[in-house]
Amino acid sequence: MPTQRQEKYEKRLSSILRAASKVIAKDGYDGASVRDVAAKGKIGLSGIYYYFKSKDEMLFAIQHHAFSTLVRQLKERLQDTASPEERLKAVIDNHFQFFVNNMDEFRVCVHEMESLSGKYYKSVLKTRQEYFSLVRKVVGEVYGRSPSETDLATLFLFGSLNWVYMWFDPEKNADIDELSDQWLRVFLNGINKT
Amino acid sequence: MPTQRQEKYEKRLSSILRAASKVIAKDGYDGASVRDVAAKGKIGLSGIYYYFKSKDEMLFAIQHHAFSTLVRQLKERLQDTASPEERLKAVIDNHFQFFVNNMDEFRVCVHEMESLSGKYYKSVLKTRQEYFSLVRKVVGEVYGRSPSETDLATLFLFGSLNWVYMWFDPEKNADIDELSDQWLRVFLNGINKT
DNA sequence: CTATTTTTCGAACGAACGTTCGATTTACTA
DNA sequence: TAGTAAATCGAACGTTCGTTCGAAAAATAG
Repeated sequence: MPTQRQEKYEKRLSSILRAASKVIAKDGYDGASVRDVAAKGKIGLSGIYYYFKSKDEMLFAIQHHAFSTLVRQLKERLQDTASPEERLKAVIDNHFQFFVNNMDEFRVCVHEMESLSGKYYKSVLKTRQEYFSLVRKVVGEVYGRSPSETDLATLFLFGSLNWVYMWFDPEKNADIDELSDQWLRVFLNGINKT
Repeated sequence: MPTQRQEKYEKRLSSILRAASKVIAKDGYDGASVRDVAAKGKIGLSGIYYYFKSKDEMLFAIQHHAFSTLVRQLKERLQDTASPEERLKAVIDNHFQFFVNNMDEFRVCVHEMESLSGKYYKSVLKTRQEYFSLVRKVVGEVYGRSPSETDLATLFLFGSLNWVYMWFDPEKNADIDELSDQWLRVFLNGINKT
C-alpha cells in the first residue's frame, strides 16, 4: 500500500533516472554533467541532490536497477524452459529484448561498468556476477567441455551480445526475434558450411 | 634519412603517447587529465602542448597509430594465406596478438571510439571501416550467406574479440595461440556437440 | 484557513579542468 | 665557443565541475 506521495516520488525519480541514462549514454559518465542531467530531467541543478546524494549514487541507481531487472527477467524465462537449446535461446533473446527496450540504460551498464568504485561498484559487481553465472550455467548445459572452456565460450557470447550497442540501428534491425535466432544459430553451429 | 634530432623527437613523442594510453586506459578519456598524462610521461603540463595542439589530438594520435598498425599487420598476414579458414585464423590471431602487445592502446581504441569528433573522428572512422571491410571479406569467404547475414556474423565476431579487454588476465590466459584456436573453433563450429 | 512537510530553487563554494604564453634551459650547429 | 633552434617549464587565464545551503514554493494534513 504505497501512499500517493510515495508513488509520485517514485515516478519523478524514475523520470529523472531516465533522463540521466539518456545524457550519460550520450556523453559518458565523466562527460555528462549533473547540470545536463538536471536540464534533461526538467529540474534545477540542486534538485538532483534531493533524489541522489551524489553523482555516483545516480549512476549506481541506473546500473543496479538495470542489472536487477535483467537477472529477474532471465530467471523467469528460464523457469519454464527445459530444453538446453531453448534455454540458450531464452538467454540470448532476453539480452536482446532488454537492450532494445532500454537502450540508454544498457549502454550505461556496458560502457560505464568501471566508472563506479567502492561499495557501489561492489554491489553492482555482485549482480553482474550472478547474471554471468546464470548464463554460464546455460552455456555449460550445451557445451560439453572443461570449465575453463565454458568460461571462455560464455565470455565469447557476452562480448558479441554487449557489442550490439555499437552498431544496432532500430530502423535497420527491426526484427529482434530474427536477430536472436541468427545469434543462436551462429553461436550453436558456427559459420562453417555444414 | 631521419636526422638524430627527428629520431629523438619521435622517441619522446611515442613515450608520451604510451604514457597517455596508460592513463586514458585507466581513467577514460574524460576522466584522464592532461596533468596526469604529463606526470606519467615525466614532462611538465605545458610540455604536452609542445607535442600536441590539444587533448583531442593526443587521443587521435593514439587511435590513428593503433588502427593503422592493426590494418597493416592484418594485410601482411592475409597476403600469404590462401585457405579461407587459415585466413580467418589469421584475422582472429592478429587481433589477439595486437591486444596482448598493446593492451592500453587497444582499450583506448575500443572504449573511446566515440570520444573524438569532427575531423579526428572521421579520420579514425575511415581506418576502422577499412579494418571492418577486411575482416568482413574473410568472414564472407567462409560464411556462405547473404550480405546482411555476413555483416551480422562479422559484428558477432568483433564483439566477442573487442570484449576481451574486460576479462583478459595475462597471468591466467597466457597462451594466446590456444586462445586464438578456441575462438576460431567456436566461431567456425559453434558450441554444439557434433 | 493554518501549520507542517515535501519538493524545488538560486546563489555560491572551492577544486580541477584544458589551454596559453613568455621565460628558461637544453641541445645542436657553424 | 658563440649563437641559434628545440624543448621544457612555471604561472596564470577563464570555465566548468560536483556539491552545499538556506530560502521559497508547492503539496498535504489538521
